[in-house]
Amino acid sequence: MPKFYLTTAIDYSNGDPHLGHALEKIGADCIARYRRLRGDDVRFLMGMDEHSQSVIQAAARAGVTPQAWVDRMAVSFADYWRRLECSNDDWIRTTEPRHARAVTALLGRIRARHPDDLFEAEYEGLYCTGCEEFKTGAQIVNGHCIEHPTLDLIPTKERNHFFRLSRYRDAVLDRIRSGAFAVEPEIRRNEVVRLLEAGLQDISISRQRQPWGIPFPDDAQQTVYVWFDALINYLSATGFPDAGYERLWPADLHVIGKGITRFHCVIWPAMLLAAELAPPRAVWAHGYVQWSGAKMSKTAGTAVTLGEAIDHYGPDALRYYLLREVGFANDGDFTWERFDARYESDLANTFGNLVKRSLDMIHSFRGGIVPRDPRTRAAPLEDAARTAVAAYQRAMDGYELEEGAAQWMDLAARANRYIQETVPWELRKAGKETELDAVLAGLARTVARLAVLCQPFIPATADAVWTLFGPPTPLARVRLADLGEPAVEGRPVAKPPILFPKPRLASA
RNA sequence: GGCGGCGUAGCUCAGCUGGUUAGAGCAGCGGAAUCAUAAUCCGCGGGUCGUCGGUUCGAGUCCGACCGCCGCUACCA
Repeated sequence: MPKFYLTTAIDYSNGDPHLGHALEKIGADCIARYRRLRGDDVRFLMGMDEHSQSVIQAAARAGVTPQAWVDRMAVSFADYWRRLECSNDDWIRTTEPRHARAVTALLGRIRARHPDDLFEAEYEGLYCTGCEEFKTGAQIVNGHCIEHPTLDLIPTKERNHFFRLSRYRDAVLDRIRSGAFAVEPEIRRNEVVRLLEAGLQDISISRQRQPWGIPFPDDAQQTVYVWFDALINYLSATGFPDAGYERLWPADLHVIGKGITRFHCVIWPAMLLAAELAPPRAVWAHGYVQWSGAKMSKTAGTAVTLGEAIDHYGPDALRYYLLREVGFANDGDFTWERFDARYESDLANTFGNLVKRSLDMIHSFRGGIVPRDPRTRAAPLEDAARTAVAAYQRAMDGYELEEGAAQWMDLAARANRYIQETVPWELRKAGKETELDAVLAGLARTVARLAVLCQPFIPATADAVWTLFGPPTPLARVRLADLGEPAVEGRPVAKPPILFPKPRLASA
């Protein structure tokens, strides 16, 4: 059973999560669930980035200590992710001892293997406390960082520890070009390649007068720069430096936002190479959720809160909408109109209705027992299912979640067409019982398969549908390989509920 | 400033190395059906393929310029 270690970016602890955060976690969770369905031994990590200047400020505003503040934020974030059905196996916070230990160990290892990769030098520049970065050029507009126009840039000059990033340009570039390190989608890879081709400067990796951070080894005056610290979380969670971390490392996939590719695709692999550790195998940089075409960021304020979006139709519907409509590669729009449209046409009318009408017919025509299918006739639905599952797998293997969701939905639509073509109620009237058995059994198999295919996207609904069949195997233990012959024939099936009710009709 | 991407039916988008009447989904209109959440199924899309030129027997599909968005990047007063 191949292992699959995937991670999401860890979030800053300075405000409530919004739809953009949610897209990333849901997408990563979808991938994690899909890999489990494939039979991989999945390890899925999420967590919080808690060492930053903004934490001190936010804590001060709230009148609490930084630790109390990050504790509160961690609970808030984790609660949202639970509501959104994230199936992470671990939850790391950069204030945990296991993380500090790993950061210290990694720096020690770099110093041991490549002593001159770490050196001291003077740095001078304008520092943005929002980004935790020094800013230059077009990143500064009207004297403020373009990402954080409400914050003042701090002129800073200090002696810091540096990492000889420039030395690793060729090594990182080679790995990206050869595919050993996959940066996706392609547009992000091209950007990173061009960045590398342009050359790299060495980077400062420590800060003075920044007590809220991990002490820099052998230098009590300094703490580890928050970005350098944060990236290491992926390694900390493997148990590094204790023996056994190699069971998880290297990460198979880092899921991140497109805004932090430089850190994950350039600096992070270079850090690992300097320590003679394997770089990650892949990074997927998703796009942003926009609000009617405009940027929606935590600093700029959001047009819709995550809580509102979840409460509108429930977690499953939001997951589906974000992954299908907004998408996991490019930027996409969140609008209530599109959300409503997807909910009704896809979830309610196509999938929900298919489940209901199929199983209701099994109740009306066969007393709630899925008939045995003699398989004496051609079965167009079986062919459609085989094709759809193959296309679904191709898409999901490439992290094309929109396409995977589309394949699932297309199969449901095909099954609806099948019902119109075969007209089961006419078969009933005409007394063509054998044919009716074949149709109803085929529909039951298809519904069962659809429940499995949508599990990465809408896990709660998938489980509810799967459970209707009173199956011997819980959905969590079902594998894609079992889809050829779902064990539903001859089994009693429960009365199907209305899966995605329309509030519009209930209130009318 | 450099590099790159996008601009195709009301909406979201497919259209690979140029070649029959430019496609899908949603919405809308008409019809069928009644197992089902008035759900489903069938039929209906004449859109200057951002603009203007060019290459070609032939261009959303290649080249150039321009317009409008957007991304990455640059020690630009």
